[in-house]
Amino acid sequence: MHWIDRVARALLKRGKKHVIASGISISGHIHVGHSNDVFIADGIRRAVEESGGKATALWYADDYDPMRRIPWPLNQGEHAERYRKYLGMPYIDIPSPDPEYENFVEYFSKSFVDSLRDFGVKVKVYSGAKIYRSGKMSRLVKTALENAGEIRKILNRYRSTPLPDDWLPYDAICEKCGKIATTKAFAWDGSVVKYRCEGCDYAPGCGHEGESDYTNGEGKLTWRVEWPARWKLLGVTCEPFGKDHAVAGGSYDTGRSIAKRIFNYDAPYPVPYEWVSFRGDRMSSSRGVVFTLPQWLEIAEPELLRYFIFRSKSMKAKDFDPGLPLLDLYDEFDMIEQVYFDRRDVAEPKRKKQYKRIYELSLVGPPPIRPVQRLPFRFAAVLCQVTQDEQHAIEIMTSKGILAKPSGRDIRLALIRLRRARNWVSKYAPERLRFRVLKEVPVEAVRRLTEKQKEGLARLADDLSSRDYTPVELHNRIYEIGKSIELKPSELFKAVYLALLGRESGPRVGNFVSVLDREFVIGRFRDAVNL
RNA sequence: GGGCCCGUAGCGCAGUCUGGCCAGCGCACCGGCCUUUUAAGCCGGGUGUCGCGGGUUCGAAUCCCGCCGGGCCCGCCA
Repeated sequence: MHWIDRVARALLKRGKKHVIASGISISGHIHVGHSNDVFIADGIRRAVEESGGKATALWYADDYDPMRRIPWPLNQGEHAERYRKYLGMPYIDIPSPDPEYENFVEYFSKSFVDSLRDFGVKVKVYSGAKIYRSGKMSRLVKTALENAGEIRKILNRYRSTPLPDDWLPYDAICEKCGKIATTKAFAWDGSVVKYRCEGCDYAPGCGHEGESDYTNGEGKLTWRVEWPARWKLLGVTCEPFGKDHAVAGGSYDTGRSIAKRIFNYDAPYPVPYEWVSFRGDRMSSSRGVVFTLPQWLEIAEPELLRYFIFRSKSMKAKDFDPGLPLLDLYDEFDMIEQVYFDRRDVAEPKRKKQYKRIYELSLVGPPPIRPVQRLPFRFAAVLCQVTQDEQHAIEIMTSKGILAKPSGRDIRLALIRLRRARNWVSKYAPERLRFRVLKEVPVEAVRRLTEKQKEGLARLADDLSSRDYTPVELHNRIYEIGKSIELKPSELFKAVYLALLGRESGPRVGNFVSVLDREFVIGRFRDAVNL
């Protein structure tokens, strides 16, 4: 059974209706590592619904948290200086570097939130700032303040230095300097919390002493208390979260105790997950080691990211590399798709079931009724470099048997892939996979051809003008010609590449040459010979 | 100091919850396809002390204990 279904089953044992929460701090660009969170939440939502339960998934922007570090790219150049003064302020109150966006939060989160739909993720979006400012959190804040002593005890169980006696689980926003990280609450009365703006290790305080009305969202609960309060507020029954929270004595542990003892609420079913690294490096929005959802869509189908997340267990570390390893991801996805449609067999029935389930979870929409035919991405990466013309590409795909009697949908999917392949080649493909069919004879390169190589090209040109060749036949011709004129096939391969690309290697000759215009190739070979 | 994950074929991994057709997948590799395959060839092939040592069991990659190696997270910010 897939782990998502196991979670769903555990949830359904507890009840029929579920709220699965996800969310993150808006500490910079939201990357595919963060998206793990929402994707898992949404996957569970789907699984619960499929098993007859009711479920909603939500995504909560922690946009009322303070900015602790200036994120990339604002930590570069002139921005860095300009943004320093916002350190310690709630993200929501920080301006956008780009006037196109309303503020910092929108600047960093809009494209992410907007992309979710493309990935088939259906979540209700919440903003922490809005919730606090609407007053919805007031009752819970009050409960927390009333029970500050009890909460302190719970937290102290895991602390080496106990919290001070006058500690309150509240972070006020300084009415004078606007910072939230710098204040220390020391008393409360009615609807206000008294604070002093003392500063913190990354932001200076202004020394102001004031009162913060928590019923208007002039401050927020401190994280370890806010989390359980939020569970209660939104009725959260399940939540995936990064392994940092999952640590013993971490915020989930304390959150569970606080939820139970203070808010009289059972903590949500936890689903801890591992991080996603990027080319072996930890993704980090502050350092700019990011790969975002829109970037993903430039080079790969949304299903592929879902597949990437759901193919292995949540606590399994994943590494994403948009270079060569992306090709394997494509191939694997195409493989399980064929398994899904029983067009490919898998030895173990158990595994086959697993593949089918992973495939379903990877889909953005309902499963297609008819089997899907895919243009292999590796081939798309060659094809897109041979022709820019989509009609021509379709002709090649159909006439060369790459797609057998494709449906309209197959063609549409192939064209989308072709466009993505084009982006991939230009942005992420290693140099050796890139080529350009030269419009003119590459004189320099062709001068290096030996007489034998020229003879080979001449023969090849004659053959091509005499009849049609399939890619395989063409490939075989290289060997046959080589043999008949005592030229090593590899030399003839090189000659072909030199004449067309001006270099010594390229895509498989049979496929490559057969997708090119025949007259063009013949002419090119003859020109090369006669040079 | 605490917590988690990983260790299965050359590489990347699934399988571990619920012990028994679980020794498997992809790529790579090897052999053959006319002593021909550079980047969609075709067919065939598993190349393995399931990290190590104990234990439980009729039976262990799977459960328990210990150890070794690699990685990550938390240490009071979230």
